[in-house]
Amino acid sequence: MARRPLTNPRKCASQERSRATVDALVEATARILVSDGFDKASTNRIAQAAGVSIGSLYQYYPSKEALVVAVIDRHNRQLMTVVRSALAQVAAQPFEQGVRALVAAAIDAHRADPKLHRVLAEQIPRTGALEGVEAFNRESYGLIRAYLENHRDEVRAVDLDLATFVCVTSIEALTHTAVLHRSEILSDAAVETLIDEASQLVLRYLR
Amino acid sequence: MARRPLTNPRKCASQERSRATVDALVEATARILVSDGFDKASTNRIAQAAGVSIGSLYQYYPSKEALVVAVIDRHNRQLMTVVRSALAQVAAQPFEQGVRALVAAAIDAHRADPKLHRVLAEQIPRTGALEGVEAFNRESYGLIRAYLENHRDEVRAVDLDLATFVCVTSIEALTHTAVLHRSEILSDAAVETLIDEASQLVLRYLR
DNA sequence: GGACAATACGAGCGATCACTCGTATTTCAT
DNA sequence: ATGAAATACGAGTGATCGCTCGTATTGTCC
Repeated sequence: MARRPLTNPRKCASQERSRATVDALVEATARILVSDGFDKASTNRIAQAAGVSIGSLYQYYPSKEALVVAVIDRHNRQLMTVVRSALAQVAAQPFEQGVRALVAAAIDAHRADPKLHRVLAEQIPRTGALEGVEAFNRESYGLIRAYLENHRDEVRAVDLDLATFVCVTSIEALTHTAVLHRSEILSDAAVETLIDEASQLVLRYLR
Repeated sequence: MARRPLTNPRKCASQERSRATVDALVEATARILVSDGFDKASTNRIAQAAGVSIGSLYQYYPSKEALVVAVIDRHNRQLMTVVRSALAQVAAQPFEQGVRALVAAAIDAHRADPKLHRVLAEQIPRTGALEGVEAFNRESYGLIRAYLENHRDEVRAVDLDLATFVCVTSIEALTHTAVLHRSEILSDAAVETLIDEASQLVLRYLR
């Protein structure tokens, strides 16, 4: 009676060869998701794209969903690295300059792999098993909230939770939408303007 | 060599009986989309939920996609009605009051059927056939831009296209995210605060 | 070089999918 | 009342899906 479609990898690869197989699978999953979308990303096709047999795929991942979770985890880890390093670089800067740098970092993070970002954001079914995403959201949300708290004196009196929600959601949506539906905005010239406007949005709101 | 999955209805229902069938199909499609999601919404299941045979379904809609498009069209028509009437009511009001009313209308529109809104926004594959959605976006975007243009004198010097993009995207994201992931914000008491903050975000940005 | 574990393989199973088509029933103009 | 058009029906088709399992190959240790 065990629930079938677990989302954890099935076994850890101990030899070099199998680690390469696992990497190829995750890599191929990301590639297929980008080129064909979630629905068309069958396990058979993923295995084929990875140059791996369908049997080997199921040795390491118990379900299609588990593979997608692996891709999401990898992607989120990369994003968190960007967020963390941006916050570290910005900690000592004045508020206005810092916010601008954070906005720029958010846009850059989206530009890294926009197509993958799009699929993960738009096409992955929202099953209960995607707790990793929630954890990611909570973590970055917490980091931004802490940043605002450090600059409490430069911010007007507002509920910090609500303000964090407003800022994070707005900036995320602006960068997201710009990258996905307004690629003309992201020419190296125009992107500066977008950063200006998004920074203004947040700064004017906060003080 | 004709392309198969057209998205237009197949024939128009001329008798009362068949009009009821078509209505039942669209209605059932929406219901199944909400309860089971896009992937699990098979045509067989939709037909069953509508109390209609699978054969009759294909008499009126040539594909699953066509049914989904019908649901989207209906939903968008309802939303446009809300947007239009809100803009009409607001035309004569002062800018600050008007913006607040528009923000409130946006939140209300999302609250009407949040689950359907979520499925349409998150789970429907972005095929080229969904031009109706693009048209809807362009239309509401144009209406808001015109509203801002009418209040040109109360807005600081900015590129109006860019400003419209920033405002529409931010408010849409705030209402969308609040409805889908932060339902606690939408208690009748807290929703006033959200409207306040969202209005402030836009107003402070614009002037 | 032999033995045993780790890894890789892929044909094939049962389920489900979108969709067709031949047939039965209802509506309506006459 | 009648016949043709409109409507409704649902078993069945071929394709694809996620996934299993028995077998072949490779790596490791003695």
